[in-house]
Amino acid sequence: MGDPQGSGPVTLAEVAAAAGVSPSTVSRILNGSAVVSAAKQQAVHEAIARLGFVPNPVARGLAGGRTLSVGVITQALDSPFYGIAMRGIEESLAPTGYIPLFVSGHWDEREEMRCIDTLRARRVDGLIILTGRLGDGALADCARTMPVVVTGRALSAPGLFAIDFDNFEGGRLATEHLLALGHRRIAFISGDPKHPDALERLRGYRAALEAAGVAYDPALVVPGAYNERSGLEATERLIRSRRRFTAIFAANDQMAIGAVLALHERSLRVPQDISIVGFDDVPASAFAIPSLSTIRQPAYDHGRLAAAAIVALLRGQEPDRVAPPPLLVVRQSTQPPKA
Amino acid sequence: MGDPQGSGPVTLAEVAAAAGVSPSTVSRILNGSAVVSAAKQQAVHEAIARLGFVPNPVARGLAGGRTLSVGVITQALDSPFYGIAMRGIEESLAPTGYIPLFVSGHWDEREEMRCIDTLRARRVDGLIILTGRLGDGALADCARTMPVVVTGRALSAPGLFAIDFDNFEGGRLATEHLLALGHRRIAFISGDPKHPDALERLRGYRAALEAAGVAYDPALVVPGAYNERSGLEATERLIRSRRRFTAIFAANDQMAIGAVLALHERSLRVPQDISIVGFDDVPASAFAIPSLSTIRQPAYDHGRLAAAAIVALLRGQEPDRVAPPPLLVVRQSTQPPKA
DNA sequence: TTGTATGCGTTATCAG
DNA sequence: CTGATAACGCATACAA
Repeated sequence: MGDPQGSGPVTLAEVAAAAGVSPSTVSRILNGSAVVSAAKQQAVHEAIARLGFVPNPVARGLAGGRTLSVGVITQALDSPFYGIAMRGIEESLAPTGYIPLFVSGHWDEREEMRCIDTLRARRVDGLIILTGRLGDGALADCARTMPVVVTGRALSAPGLFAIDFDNFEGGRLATEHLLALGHRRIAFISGDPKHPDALERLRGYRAALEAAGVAYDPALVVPGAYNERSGLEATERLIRSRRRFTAIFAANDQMAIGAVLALHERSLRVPQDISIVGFDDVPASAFAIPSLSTIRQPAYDHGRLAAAAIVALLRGQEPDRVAPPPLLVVRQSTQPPKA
Repeated sequence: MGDPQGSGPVTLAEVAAAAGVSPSTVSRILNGSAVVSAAKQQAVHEAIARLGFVPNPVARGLAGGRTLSVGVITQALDSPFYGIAMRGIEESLAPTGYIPLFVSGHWDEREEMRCIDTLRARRVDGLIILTGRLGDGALADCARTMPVVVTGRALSAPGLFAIDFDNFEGGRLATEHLLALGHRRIAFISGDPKHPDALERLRGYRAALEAAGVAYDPALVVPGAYNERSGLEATERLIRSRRRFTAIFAANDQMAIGAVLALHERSLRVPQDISIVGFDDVPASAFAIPSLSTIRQPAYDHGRLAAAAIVALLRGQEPDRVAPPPLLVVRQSTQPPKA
């Protein structure tokens, strides 16, 4: 732990001196950038261990042009969903020697741009963007500078790798579940309508309705902002509109939780009076009362995959092209409508 | 946005050349490290703007020994509580030019030590440790290398600044609230008993009981792990023990939520049959059913204060010594016990 | 007030 | 296979 002496960090040059070799040789051993005689390897490794040498990433960054860091743009540092993805990224990156730099874009295109500038200035070697707001063009542009991995959209460009999640299918599954239970008047609390995610889920919702021969009623679709309060308010608007509905599909779990509360305050019970399906399957959803039926989006896996992909790109390899499918999780917040 | 040309990053030397001054002059202007004539200032600023120059933090770090980054050790990247603190840190750090490096210690002393080593290797200028597991000695040790700010404990050492939260008082307030409602048999779901936080809250619990003349019953105290599942399991243990209790004080909101679910599964209603108080006041607690009475711990402010403190230390100033007090938030999960 | 020279710790390019 | 030597981009004594 730390250096035994308080004499400050040991340098590569000191290791070289102690091992009786040149700095270049130490560097070569560290990076495996050339073959070195076994004897010197031995000597150098001993010196490293003895002196407790740790390479200075800052100097490495300057000299080698690589900082061994990857920027991660998340949308919120305090989101239950992105938080899990961040955990996946950190854990998956750790053994590779890369370190993540987390910054948050707050679902805002301009802020996201600023984040990229900040990270680029910090000379990150690559970029992971979790469900970004940036246009495909800007992303492709960015990918010309450094490898980029984006989640939540399908996209292909040089140096760019997309880990898509089938939001359309997720939206379809959720709605289909409610339809199968017998619901016909199904409200949809959407995310920010400017976001591809939200639009895809809406598309899935409409596709399922259409497939079931249920007419689409725009009055049953209300926007939200992906947090509890907006779900609550959206539901209140829905109720005040006097439009009849027997089920709600919320574009994420947090809004679904808000919806449950709004109904509760009007003495409407879930699922006896109104059924609710969420989206994401954040941990809290399993502990809600009633536990929330939802579409599982494996955030942790997304994180792991994104990290693996950026490392692959950084190493000049081709990332695995895998996409975890959306999965319907049926819990207690859904049941057939009252007769 | 980015550089106009694809010609790669502009260097300070290029700015100097363009402005017709020496590199040192540009550096001086950038850092305000000396007085420069107005004319040259003008010229340099123009050149900077025209060329879109952005200083390279990596080179700066090497040359100046400062990386303008501060390491932040959080316990989990996906915690609703720490997430908010992280947000406070990021937002408060942004205008100062410092960037946070978030890593997670997973409530483990050895991992925390590794985090510190990683961050030290990255040459962060300072360190913020959110509710760390490390002993006071190790912290003081660490603070001899660089400025350190810790939250959640009282501690004083050179280069070390502690932002304490009165967990004792919080625990006392929560218990007192239940006592005031008439509860006498109050269970306590503790956090990891090895952690100071948990111990302090327990102490507060016991102090309140004592003050009210209620005997302390160790059988009513069960450990948890600060997540929903552990709260659920702890409550099940409590129920299986056949020990009578009319209220539960959980050492954090997530465990409280788990407790509510455990009771629900046994058809015990909150608050009619059992009252529950949590701790932290995470956003979800206001949207739970029933909404959770809890002790508010202003995580966002903690983050802001920690960031402000580390910046102050970094500037050689004395941080403000302020501690947001614990606050009882009464919602719907508590009421007098049944007769 | 300003410029020159040097160094930060490593990698990369050369010779040998 | 190995060792000098030159960058990397900036900050900072030092000199002027």
